[in-house]
Amino acid sequence: MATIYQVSELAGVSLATVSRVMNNNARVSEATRNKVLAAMEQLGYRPNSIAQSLASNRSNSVGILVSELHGPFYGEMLSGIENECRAAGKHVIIAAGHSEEASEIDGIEFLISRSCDALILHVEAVSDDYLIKLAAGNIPIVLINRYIPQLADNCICLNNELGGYLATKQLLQQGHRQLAYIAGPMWKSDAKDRYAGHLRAMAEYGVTFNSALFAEGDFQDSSGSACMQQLLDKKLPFTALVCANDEMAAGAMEVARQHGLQVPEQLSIVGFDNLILARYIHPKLTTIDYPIGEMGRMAARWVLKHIYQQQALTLKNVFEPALVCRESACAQAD
Amino acid sequence: MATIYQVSELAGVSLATVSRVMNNNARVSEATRNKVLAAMEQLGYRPNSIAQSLASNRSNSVGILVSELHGPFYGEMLSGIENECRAAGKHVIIAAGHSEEASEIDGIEFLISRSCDALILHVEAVSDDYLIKLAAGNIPIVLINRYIPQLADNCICLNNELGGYLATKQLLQQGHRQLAYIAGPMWKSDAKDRYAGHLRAMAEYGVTFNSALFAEGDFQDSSGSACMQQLLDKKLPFTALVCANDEMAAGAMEVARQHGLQVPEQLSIVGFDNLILARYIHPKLTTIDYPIGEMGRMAARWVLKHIYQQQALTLKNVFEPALVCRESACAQAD
DNA sequence: TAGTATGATGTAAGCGCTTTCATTTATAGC
DNA sequence: GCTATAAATGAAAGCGCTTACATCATACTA
Repeated sequence: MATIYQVSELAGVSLATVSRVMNNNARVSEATRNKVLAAMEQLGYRPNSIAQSLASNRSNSVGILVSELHGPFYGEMLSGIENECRAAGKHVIIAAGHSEEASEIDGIEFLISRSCDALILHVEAVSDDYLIKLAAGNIPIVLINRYIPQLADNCICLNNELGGYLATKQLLQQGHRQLAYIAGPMWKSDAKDRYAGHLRAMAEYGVTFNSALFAEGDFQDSSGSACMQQLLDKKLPFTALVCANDEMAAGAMEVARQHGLQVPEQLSIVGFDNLILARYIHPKLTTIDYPIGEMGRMAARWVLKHIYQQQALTLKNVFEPALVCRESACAQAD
Repeated sequence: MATIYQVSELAGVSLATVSRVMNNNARVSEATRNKVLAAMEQLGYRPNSIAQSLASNRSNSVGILVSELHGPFYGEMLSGIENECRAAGKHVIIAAGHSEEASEIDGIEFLISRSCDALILHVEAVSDDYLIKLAAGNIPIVLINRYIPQLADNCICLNNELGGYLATKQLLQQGHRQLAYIAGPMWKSDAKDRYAGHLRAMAEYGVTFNSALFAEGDFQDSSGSACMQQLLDKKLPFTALVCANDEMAAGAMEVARQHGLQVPEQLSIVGFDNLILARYIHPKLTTIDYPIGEMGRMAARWVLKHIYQQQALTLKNVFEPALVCRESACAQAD
């Protein structure tokens, strides 16, 4: 592999000049620049990014921590981030945190030890305090799907409350008055916010919330099934069900089917997230779109702007969810 | 951030000694080692991986190229790779190739420019020649889901032919004799191999293949729908359908349903890949399991063994698919 | 025409490590 | 006790870049 030294020799200039044309920041005359470029071309020169990093104290890499690498949600997010970073010539180092505190901290330290210039984090288990302390260190962080007031500017969030509201409102508008709700784990802020939105819509339509029609799952499809079963066992009537995410909705739908309930004729269901699976299950799931790919892209832009001086970019911290009407919810018959 | 120099000073030893304890390869006396360790602890020393890389000419990072970051398939694969690498303290740099030649080459060059110690590639568009040339260079590569005879040792593959065979055999055993086939794009070797397996099973059972019941899709669900429509339009009877992947199976099933066909009673369907969606669609899809996570893990092990001297690991190049019986295929009635 | 900006280029000192080679110190053999 | 050998440690030269600073040549200014 050719080094900058050989390029400088072939071009008949100094190392510094070669470096300058590489970073085309300093003023180099057109003639010199062309000589250097030609020499690079001829030698098939490729800058050594490691050496660049060491000398410039900048690794041009951004660390990403997600809960899992598999699963539709994170894939979409990673995809958004990678796209944006790659286009800017930055690379992306990825670690998984498995929604578990020790593992998340471990992942973050791993990324730090790889000298990332910034971290994009989708963490769930780690405490606010930890993150505040982390942010106070010398490596900038941006948080996806987590809101911490002290770090507001570093948070890219979805308005989950609005999502919960929209999902519920849709059913209410369709005439449903007996709604059941399957929540996510209530220690997670998104689960809590979605639920809050649900309550707001209910209140707005003047329908009283029946706590017997509430069940708390864990965002997995199996818990959707389990919760649905619980709900059904109570023998209380309800014509619509809002689930705090699509996977639980899928699980719930399965159980509904087993009980001979027609969806949506006898039971309308709405999910949340708009995962790919929402289009595959039958009937196709009406849900709330979570623009996670967009949000990943935005997190990357945040980094490009704040760390890599791409001033031109405009940022946005909170995203709005939108209702996606498909087939799993319909107007209440009577 | 503390540097090795400060550690050496505090411990009262030379740089070289500190470096030795870090890499615990050279012989350092117990007493000295402890002094150094204590100094590191006290200073909160963290090695600078960039400097290590530059000096040792090893980046401790492995580059991964997948077609897409989103989608269930690649997520599983990345997950397997990341797990294995992270446990070994190596990091993972990811790029997407979008199944497009220029983009794949671009991605590979990007990874090379980041001085990865090895590349794990899931490429589709790039030519065998290109890969052979690449492998001849000084950065080792391992190929997932692609077999090139000259590079046999670097290929981690699924026995796609066997998968196609198993899928078809299952239907044949269930008594079906009129089978339709929706293939993947036939320029892709996996699509071709799966189809070959299909033919072998057919031949083995002495049923003649009817080319009118063959359609070629592109592995997307929409093409599954389109192919199914084509097949149906021919008005030829068939009681079973094998699809070269799950997504096309899902698309086909949708169309079958629209035509009032009961699955599996009137039409048995089997897919291939065993994506998560196979469990979400209804009826749950009988399919062929593609152990892509395991294969990713194996690719990582290949790298650990060959590049990072972890001799103890045992490797495996070709994986066997397995039939997963669910609900979308059943015995032929008459 | 000397005096001074200004732009273009070169010099050289690091960045924080690894690693070769030399040196020192301990251990053993006689 | 003295040499031969091995083990532990140190000195110093890079790895391939970036960048502050120095230098040199022009182009202006007055």
